[in-house]
Amino acid sequence: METKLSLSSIERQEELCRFVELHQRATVAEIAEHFAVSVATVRRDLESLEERGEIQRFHGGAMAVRQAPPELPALQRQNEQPDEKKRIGRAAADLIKAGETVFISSGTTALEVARNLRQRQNLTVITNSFLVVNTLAGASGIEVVGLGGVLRHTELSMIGHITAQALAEVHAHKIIFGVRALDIEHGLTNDYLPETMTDRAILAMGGQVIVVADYTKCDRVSTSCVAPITTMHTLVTDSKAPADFVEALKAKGIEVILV
Amino acid sequence: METKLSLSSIERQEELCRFVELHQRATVAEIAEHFAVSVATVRRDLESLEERGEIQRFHGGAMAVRQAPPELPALQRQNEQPDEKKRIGRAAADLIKAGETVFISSGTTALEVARNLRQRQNLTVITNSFLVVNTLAGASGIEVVGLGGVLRHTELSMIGHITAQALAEVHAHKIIFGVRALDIEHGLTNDYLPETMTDRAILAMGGQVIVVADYTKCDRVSTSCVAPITTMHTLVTDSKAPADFVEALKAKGIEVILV
DNA sequence: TGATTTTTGATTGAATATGATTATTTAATG
DNA sequence: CATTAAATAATCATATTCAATCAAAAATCA
Repeated sequence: METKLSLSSIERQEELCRFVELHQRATVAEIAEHFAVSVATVRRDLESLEERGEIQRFHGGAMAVRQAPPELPALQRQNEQPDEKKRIGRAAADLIKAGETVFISSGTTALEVARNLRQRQNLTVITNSFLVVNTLAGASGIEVVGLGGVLRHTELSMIGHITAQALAEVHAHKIIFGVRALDIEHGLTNDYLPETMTDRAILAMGGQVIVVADYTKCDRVSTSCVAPITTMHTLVTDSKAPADFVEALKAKGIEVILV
Repeated sequence: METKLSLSSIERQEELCRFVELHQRATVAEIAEHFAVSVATVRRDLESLEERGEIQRFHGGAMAVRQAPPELPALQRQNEQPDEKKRIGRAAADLIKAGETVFISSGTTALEVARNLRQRQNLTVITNSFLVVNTLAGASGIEVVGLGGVLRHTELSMIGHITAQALAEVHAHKIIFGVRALDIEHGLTNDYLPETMTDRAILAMGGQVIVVADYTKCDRVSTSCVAPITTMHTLVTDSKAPADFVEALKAKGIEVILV
């Protein structure tokens, strides 16, 4: 989380705005050090940001003009393997046809699928992830059904018995499911125990189970067992996934899409 | 995934657009190397892509355009009577004590109440408004229970039978309820018929009903009747509310808080 | 094939971004 | 209120990057 190399001025100004909002206030020197630029550049950036009303300058630095959106772990993870996630998201979205109902679970890779559905028409999306709702809010061609439940603050997902109950009311043709780890023997695993029952209820909904997971999740095991590996009908992953792992899945009749 | 041989200019521009979207940002040099063309060609491509609004250029390269989410009507209304709404929001939030469970409905005034609860501890907030969830996401002292349902895109609220069903599972000490209009004779009215059943289910949940509404909503009638005026136990409004209207409410035993 | 248009790559003056330098302004302290 | 230290704005120098121009190559068409 240190100095990022060679951002364009536009990018730097956006980051700078977020930096100030996150810290509420920051001195010119702090900003200059963080972005590894001169104080002159920082002042120029602050000037234009103030003109646009994005920040409030004071002698020696700047302060936020609005409250910082909290830096959620789920959004931080968005920056891990971003290319793989984007490719996986696009490929998984291509599996979804007009007129279908699709469930999208929480997790950053599943969120990437939702991003790729925004422009689509005649779709129903069911989700327990508020980030997915956020992404699809305003997507007029998509009917969005949110599941209720207790908000898990770190992931912005809904879990608990209210969620499970709401799941009984709906059905999806396809289930886009993000997991923390995938293993032939231990199946699909996640890292948060209270979510397990909700995850199982999702998978019990019926429909084609499409798991989205980048290569870092393949051949790994996490803490909480959600379902056996054969619950999954299709896996969308990237080409860095271990070849023998992919072969083992195919041997079990699971479709694997490499992107 | 390296240099592709002899793409036509149209093909290359499409690929280039995808390349930038995938990486979010790319320098001219990177693009030139990837497509094995000169930087001059890359710049020409970037120029036409920017004209079509497909990408965002900056000095040295280009980045993906992040489409700003369309300004939702609910967020536009945020700017109407902002001072009154803020005062009402603060006053209504003061009615809520630690340890309580409070329901917050959709609507911009109710959202303002949620804003004032962010720093509080030991509270449970139930809501069918996605904006409220957004506001309270990351508020670690608050347990947030979201109701599921079909997303109403314009208001970002959850409505429908899933919502009503989830409501049966919960109870709140206090209900912060935003309405479109208030009238002695016609009671609480809203402007969107499909939401009526959900609104009634919310009010049927029990607990103290606290209506938040600025002066522009008092002594007015909207299209869809939600409940009689006496359903409301407390009204938080501002001092511009018609005096005779306030008196009439008090005569009916309704507590009125003017801010 | 030959003529014409399109596309590409190189060259060069213009524009932009950044950092250093130096007055000027601001805020803090006695 | 005066002094002083620090921060700012203005100016300049420099290094990239960009856009305009032009010639060569490629594609298109008669």
